[in-house]
Formats: sequence, structure tokens, C-alpha cells
Amino acid sequence: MATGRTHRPATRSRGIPEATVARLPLYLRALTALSERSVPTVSSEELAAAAGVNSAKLRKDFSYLGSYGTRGVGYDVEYLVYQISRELGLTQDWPVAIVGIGNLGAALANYGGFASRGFRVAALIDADPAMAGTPVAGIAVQHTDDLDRIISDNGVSIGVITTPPGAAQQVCDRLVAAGVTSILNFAPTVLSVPDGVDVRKVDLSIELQILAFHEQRKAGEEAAADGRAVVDTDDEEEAPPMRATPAGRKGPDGDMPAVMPA
Amino acid sequence: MATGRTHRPATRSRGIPEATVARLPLYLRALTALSERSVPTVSSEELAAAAGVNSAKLRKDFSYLGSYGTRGVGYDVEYLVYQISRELGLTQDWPVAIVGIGNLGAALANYGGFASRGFRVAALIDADPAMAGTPVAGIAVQHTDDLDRIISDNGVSIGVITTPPGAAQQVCDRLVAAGVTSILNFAPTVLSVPDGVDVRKVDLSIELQILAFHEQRKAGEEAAADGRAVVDTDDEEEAPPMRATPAGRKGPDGDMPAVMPA
DNA sequence: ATGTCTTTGTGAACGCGTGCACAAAGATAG
DNA sequence: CTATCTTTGTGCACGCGTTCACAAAGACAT
Repeated sequence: MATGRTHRPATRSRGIPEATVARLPLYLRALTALSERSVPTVSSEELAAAAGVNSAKLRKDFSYLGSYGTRGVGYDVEYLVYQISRELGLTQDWPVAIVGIGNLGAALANYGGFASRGFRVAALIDADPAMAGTPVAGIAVQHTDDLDRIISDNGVSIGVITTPPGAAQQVCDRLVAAGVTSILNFAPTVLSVPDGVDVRKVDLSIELQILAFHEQRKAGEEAAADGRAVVDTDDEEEAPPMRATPAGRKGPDGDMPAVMPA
Repeated sequence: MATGRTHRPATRSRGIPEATVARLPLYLRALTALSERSVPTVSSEELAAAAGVNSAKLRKDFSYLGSYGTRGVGYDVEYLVYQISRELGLTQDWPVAIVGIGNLGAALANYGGFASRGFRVAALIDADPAMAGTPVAGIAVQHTDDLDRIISDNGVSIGVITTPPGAAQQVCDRLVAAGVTSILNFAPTVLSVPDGVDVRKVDLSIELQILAFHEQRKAGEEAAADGRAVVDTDDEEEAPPMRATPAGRKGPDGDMPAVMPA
């Protein structure tokens, strides 16, 4: 999916490969579903199918955590849920602060999945003075001026940025200065952070563009198979190097609705 | 990235590696910004810095597209914007349908970045009859019953799923049946689709869990450096394989607010 | 206790992605 | 026209991630 990455390239944290870490939440979700159905054990084959991965990969992933399975039987669901939760650090409480309470920020604040697994929305922060005090998802929005204090007081180490792109880097800097060491960035901007700070980005626009690429390719192949039955016949280069952007549509990246263009 | 992946594993589409395709939107964004500032040319070093990648990687990426640079000078910004746009299929219009108009769906509908680059919100679809006709972001919400017709009439090939997880697979099946071949899934579920359909997923919960993992690791290392100055001293396994989930909190995955738990 | 059967855990091979380092190419100055 | 300087394009090597295939391990029946 949908997530680009912006973090340590090849640092195998405590022996667990990054690719494996990224799949653990997937396994955990599938296991939780099984747990709720009171299924006692599950084989690598079944669990892999539920998580949408290869069974060999799943077994190798689990092998990095230790030998938690029983040969001839499979894995104990409850035990595995606990082990993965512990490995991911979900047995403790993670206060999260969301900065930028626009459409997206508000949607995330209402996100039920936050509380469900160790994450707790500890604070909502916005730069608009008019928003201060307004309750969103039952929590009063606070002003950016108090950002440092809010982060410190609540012991927030994970920040979520849902501001317009023009404000993202500044907000990021302030979060980091206040002690945040993990950032989930929804703004379409490349954030630069000091070493030791993790940044992950969620970028709707990029995901759509990747889909468009494959969609176009599919259309092209189809056309080739149909013997050129579709609209435009350009395949290889031919078009003029025309200007793609209006150039100067507005000033520098200022503020706009919270969910922003690319 | 928030972006997990669920698509062809190693099918190099028309020679362009998947990893490169995923970075093209990043380059395009940086180039567009340069274009708006009327910068005529840019070196691989500068552009790489703006996009947050290695310059050698950028040059290799561009080499898959062809030789669009000039040695000793760099790349022509306008020309490159056009070439990448064309490669990504952004020179044409992509009507997109959003299914599941809750908090998140509405936020996406208001997303300015949709229209900005080839994507157009063609339809909003929701299962709640009470929502039908309600305008969201200037577009009237339509009922799920008409899904097939809506997709066909608008020529939608890209669908965005922002429904509760319990409804996601069913919605997905209907979208595919109606002709959609690319899906962006925000519901925390593994979607199964026939060959030829691309699925990308955006999963907030997974991203947060990955951050929590690294955060925990950082805290652990810090503790080790401080000579065990922090709270709980458990590092290696010791805890009881206790039950992690209440088990049976509610029925099967029904419906809940549009942005949902994991 | 022994044998059979199932499923895990992993050694090994392979392929993709990344980054280095440099030769080729062109611009620019004299 | 020649020399120099900049920057691209890429051959090559390395490392991570994936997958195969199988031996080891345990459950279970007899």
C-alpha cells in the first residue's frame, strides 16, 4: 500500500527486518479477529491467507520473534496476539497529538481505531484561534502557541500532522523540539528531521498517481490486444513539451483546507 | 509510508520498476514547485534533495524513462514535468468514485488535491438512505443501490473505499463487477480481488503501530544507555500469555463510523 | 514404544533495489 | 578548435527480502 516510507534504510532494529515489522500489524489484526471468534490455534497457512501473504513469509517473519508455534499443530492464537502486541509496543499507552484540525484532522480524531489498540488522542492542536476551545470528538482544540507545553504535559512522543503543506515543516520542527520522536505525516511535503526521529507519510495523491500509472498501462495493453480500438493513439513520445502547470496559481504555499493538493 | 502494498509482486510494468513508479509522484511534486517558481532547469542533485532521495537513485529512475537530461546542465523542468505526467497517465482525466461517506469519505471529497492533477471526484456513494441527495463538497451523495449504474455512466475505473471494514469486501466486489480496475482501500481489511485489479491500501492503524515499534525500541535503547532508569524492567519474555482482547465486544464486523478500528 | 502424519522453522538460492564510482557527453571559456 | 569543467547515464557490486524445499519436531493413533 499506500504508504511511502521515509525512515532508516537498512537498520535492522534488534534483528527484526523492517519489512517484517510492517507486516506484524497485519498478522495482529487477523489474529485478533480469530481471537474474537474464540479460535484456539491457527496454522501458518490459514493465518497467511487471512493476512493476505505467503505462508513461508509468515513463518519466516514469526521466526524472527522466536519459536512460538508447535509443529504439527500451528500457533496458539492468544499467545501470538500477546507476543506481537508486546513486540510492537502496544501493551503500553501511547498518547498521540494531532496537529491541524481540518476535515482530515477531525476525521482522524473521530477514528475509533485509535483507542482500540494502545493509542489515545491526547490533544488536538490548530493554528486557528477561532477553533481554540471548540470540542472535536469530545476533545477541546488547543492553540498552536501552547504546542510545546501540550506535548510536554501529556508526554506525547507520537505526533500526527494534518496541516496544509506550507505549515507542515514548521509544525514538525516544533513537535520535534518539544520532544516528539515519531511523526505520521499526512501533508504532501517532504519533512526533514534530525536523526533519531522517525517519519512515516500517508499520501493520498501519490497512491492515486500510482494507481493511474497501472490503470493507463492496463488500458494500453488492452488497446494493443484489441488492435488499436481506443481513442488516442499516442503511445511513444510525440507530444509537445508543453507547460503542465498554470505557474503562479497562487502565492507560496500558504494555507488552504486541511486536506491538501499535491 | 503509509502505504502497505497489495499488488503485483515483481511484474516490471513496461520496464519501469515498481519502486521507481512509486517515486515518480514525488519527483513530479518537486518539479511542479520549481515550475511555479519559473526555474528553467534543475540538476539531479538539487531535485533529489527536494524530493528527499539520493541523487544516484533519481538519475537511475529517470534513466528508465529515457534520456531526458542534458549533461553538464541538468534537466529541463517543464519538459520533465510533462514526461512524468504522461508516464503516470496524468494527462488524461480520471473520474473517481468514493464509497462510504463518513468522516473520512467527506474529508477526501473535500480534498483539493483530487482535481489538481487529473483526478476528479465523479461520484459519492453511501449505503445510508438518509444521506442520499445530501450534498458533500458540492456533490450529491448517491445510494449504493445504484452503484453499478453510477460507475458505468461515469466511466469510473478508480474507486476509493472508505466504508467500515465489514462492508469493504462487498463494496469492492460490486465495484469490480461494475468495471473498476483500481482500488484505493482505506478500510482496515484485506481485500481479495481477481487478477488484473490493482489494490493499494492506506492504513492509519498500521502506520501508527510501526511507529510504536520504533518508539519502543528507542525507549529501550535509551533505558539501556541510562543503566536501567525507567519503569518496567521487562525486556525479554517473561509476561503471562494473557488474553489481549475482550473477545466478543460486539457482533461480527457490522457498521460503525466511517473511520474505523483495526 | 513405535510409526505415521502434520506443520513448523530455516538453509540456500534467487531477484530486486540501492548506491558507488566513473566514463561519456555536452556546455562553456579562451 | 581545444581544453576544461560540470553533470548525466550506467556498469557493477552489495545487501535485503522473498520463495522454495526439506529436515526437524512434535502430536496422535495403534
